[in-house]
Amino acid sequence: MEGKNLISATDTQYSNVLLQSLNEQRGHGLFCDVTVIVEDRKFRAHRNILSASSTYFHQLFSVAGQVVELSFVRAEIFAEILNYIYSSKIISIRSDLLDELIKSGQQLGVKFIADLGVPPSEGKNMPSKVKDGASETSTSSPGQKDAETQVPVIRPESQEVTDGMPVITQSFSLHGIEYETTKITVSDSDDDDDVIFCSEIVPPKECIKDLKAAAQNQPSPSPAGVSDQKSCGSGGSPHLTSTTTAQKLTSSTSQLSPNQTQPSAESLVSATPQHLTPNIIVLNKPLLNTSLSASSSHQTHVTPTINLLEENQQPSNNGSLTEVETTAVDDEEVVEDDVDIISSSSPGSVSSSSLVQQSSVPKVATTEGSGVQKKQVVTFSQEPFAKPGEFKIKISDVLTGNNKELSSGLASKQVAEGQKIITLDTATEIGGLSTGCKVYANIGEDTYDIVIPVKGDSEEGEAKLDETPRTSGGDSPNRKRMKVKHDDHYELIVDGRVYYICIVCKRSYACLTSLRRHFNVHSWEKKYPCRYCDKVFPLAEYRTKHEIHHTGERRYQCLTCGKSFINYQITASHIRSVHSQDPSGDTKLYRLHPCRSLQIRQYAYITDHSSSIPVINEGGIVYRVGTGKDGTEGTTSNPPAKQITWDDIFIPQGNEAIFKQNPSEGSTEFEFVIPESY
DNA sequence: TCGTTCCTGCCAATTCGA
DNA sequence: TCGAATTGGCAGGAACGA
Repeated sequence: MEGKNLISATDTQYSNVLLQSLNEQRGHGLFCDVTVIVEDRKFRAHRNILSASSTYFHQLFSVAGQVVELSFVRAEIFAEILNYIYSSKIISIRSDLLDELIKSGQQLGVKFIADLGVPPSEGKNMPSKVKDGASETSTSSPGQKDAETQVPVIRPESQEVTDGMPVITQSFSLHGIEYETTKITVSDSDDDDDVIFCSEIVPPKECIKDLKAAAQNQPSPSPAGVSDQKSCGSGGSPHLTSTTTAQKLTSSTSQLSPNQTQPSAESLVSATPQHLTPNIIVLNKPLLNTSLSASSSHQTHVTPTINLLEENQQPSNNGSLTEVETTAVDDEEVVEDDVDIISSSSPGSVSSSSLVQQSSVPKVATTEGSGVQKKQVVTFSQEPFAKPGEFKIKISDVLTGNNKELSSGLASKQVAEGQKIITLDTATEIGGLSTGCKVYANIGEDTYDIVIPVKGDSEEGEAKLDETPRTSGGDSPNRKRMKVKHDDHYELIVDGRVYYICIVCKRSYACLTSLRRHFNVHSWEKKYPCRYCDKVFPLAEYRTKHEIHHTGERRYQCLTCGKSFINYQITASHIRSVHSQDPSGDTKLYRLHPCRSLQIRQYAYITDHSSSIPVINEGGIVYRVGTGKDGTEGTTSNPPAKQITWDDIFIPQGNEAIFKQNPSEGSTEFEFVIPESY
């Protein structure tokens, strides 16, 4: 029976080769499906890799879109973490950055990095040792299966290692030797237009304390009360403190890594008691919609919510599903719809921030009749055990059942277009909608119909994103303006009037153009740098108004006294205070002269700061002055090196424009430059 | 209080694509 | 060529900081 022997073979190098290959792909931007914005740097990566390595990303990507922004970590640190994720190595990081690295690793739920700060005494089963500085890998005993639970310790290279102090297991190794690290600043030159800023996931600061308390198993009353919610919701910005999320994510590290056993209770990252395991709840809390109040402590709500979720989770789920996933997975039909919606809206781009916020509200699905799904919402409101149905989302497939929505003509239209309609029974859920959703308010009693676009839907003139991957070679100076799909809003229709809601800060706009303009504040997809100093603005108008202060041009002239002012505000103030008149009245009390110094229209062009800058004096003579870095910014007092005329300035736009790679910050973003237009 | 910046509806000019 | 989309300016109020 020799031929029937079972033969097993293991490619021990496979994992390394695979990781290396992935890292190379990252370096070339191949198959990268997510952009992580940290400070002003963009990191392209693979969602699967990040989610597998980071509990934070694991949770985040279940709801987030193609672009996420991290505000709690510095780009330099994140680059190191990303390098580790793609190489399993931390290469010669500066000692002064170690603490920050560890902290960021904890926040991001990168276990290895997070565990770097755990004293060896707190780890269990740590028989390994490391040799000074340049670490080495010591193989744990063959029978030791929980090597992953061991805690690495980094010590100064100069420090002698004593027995039992540093711990290196087979699950990781520390290399003090110089390593040819590939600090990949992922090029976004080829996909800059592919980037869709779907969300800005910034956990609320007020949740930090709660999370830390939870992580430390300190059942102190949560300070996150109404005031906290105010801070969350005020300003309309659902910023969520990353620390919060990270802490919570960190606490669920083990659950997110099936191949990893639960670290020891003493482990810093795993310090969160198991009973809290708030990988769902605690994560969702910072993602909570700002419209929801979270006055009560987290723990108060953790337990019931977890129970509810567990009851409804599929056995196959690893328990790390976000509430959004849970919501979506509850019902096959609904799941399918949601998936379709998401994928169709923009491939790989879940209407993130809205969903993220939606995720803040854990939901429990219960099947209700055929074709209709009712989901109970468990919130963090003052009443953790809300009345059944108090926060209820009734999801119905209008094609198969519940035709209530058909009563709306608009809804009917959407139905005819193959769209799905979801009826919310509470306004608080509106904030958790996917982008592109249309919300019809005042339909029925206190209900809101949401029409979610499905495949092929192109509403409101939203241009479809060019899904074809573009290579960097596609960027040419003559490239056309790319039409992008904007997952930046959903629509609220009240009494027939459409309001466009920013998915990030929930601001409402009557004009979609206003929202588009506003959204750049979040995305910074376009930058408007001042041509006289280093300031950069998200809106062209901001820059223009700012530059007026450099040029000193006074365009507003009081018709009463003839005095000139640089802006409307000063002019109006002058008219009110000096002439005791209302500048906003029907009578025109001031005159606005044409702008002489900034008549060239530009579209989000980044200027070449290295070039000299013309400044126009009162007589219209233009001087070139320094960029301001040398202290000569924006004043005509600077001796003119060369006088040019208006004809020299007003170069016809078009062919002179070039794309220039921005060398700063390692960014490979190609920016539009008109070198000599100013 | 004042100056500056931010915000947003509205509008016109420009650009793009069918 | 024309309609749609994009872009930026303007008005006027609000917020913020010195």
